Amino acid sequence: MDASLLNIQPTTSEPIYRQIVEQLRRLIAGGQLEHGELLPSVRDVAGFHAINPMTVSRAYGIAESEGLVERLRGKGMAVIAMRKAEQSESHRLALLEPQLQALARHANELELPAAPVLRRLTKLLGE
Amino acid sequence: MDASLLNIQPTTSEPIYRQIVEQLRRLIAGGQLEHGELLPSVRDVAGFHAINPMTVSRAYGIAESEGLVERLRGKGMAVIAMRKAEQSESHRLALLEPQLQALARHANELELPAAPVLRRLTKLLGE
DNA sequence: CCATGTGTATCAGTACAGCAATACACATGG
DNA sequence: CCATGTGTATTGCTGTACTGATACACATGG
Repeated sequence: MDASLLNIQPTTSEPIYRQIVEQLRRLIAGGQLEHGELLPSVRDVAGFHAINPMTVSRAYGIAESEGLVERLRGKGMAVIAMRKAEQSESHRLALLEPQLQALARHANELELPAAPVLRRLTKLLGE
Repeated sequence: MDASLLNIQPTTSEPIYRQIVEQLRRLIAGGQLEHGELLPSVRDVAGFHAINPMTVSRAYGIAESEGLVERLRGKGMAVIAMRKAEQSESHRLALLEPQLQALARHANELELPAAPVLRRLTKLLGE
């Protein structure tokens, strides 16, 4: 995996380390990071995105505590194989549930009908 | 408007005052708060949700600076009429754009096909 | 063995949300 | 006029979160 694959937005209020963890969770659940694959080193990621290595290390530590990756001393962080149940489509969809609910609530507050929202999302998903 | 209409989640990392501002923005854009309508007093909101009046005042101040409401001294905060362009469906949809883009990106990272995402959102929007 | 690569423990600085208490300015209504 | 209702400025304090600089432990490979 390359450090450039991580999408970091320093401007957001969302803390950097959490952005990394959540992105790793999705990339692993989606199978884009496979069993045994090494994550880019904390210094690589930090250098590429101009952030502090400790911030990346913090993210990696959380990912390890969640059982997403394991620490190979002297080599780096390796992706752990997921159980099949956690790769199912329904399980991956469940990871989006909070966002979907927030979106629905906001659309409701905006008095927006479902059609245009779905139309816009369809287009974005198709890219 | 009643203080109970505001949906506050103290657990989230999203600061309370910003939750209030964003909710007001949507409720006004959606027409659920009409021109001239008075917002609940800071003490009402603070009492109902067990938060500090100054936190609510801060949110109201930002809403005023954004031109959403105006201050009627001695009476409270009144909703300002929106320009028609800002009530259009496309304008309201634009307020959801960041969320929609984030959702599409996450679905992509999860390698989720469009269909189940749209199906789930359709159900949530229908409630 | 040692240079180089991992990750990380430690400590400190910065920022800010939130709370609390107080005092104030203004308008309304009895 | 004054009690009561608005919102707000001010000040201080506390807790917490995020980030960063430094130094360290460990494994690998020449």
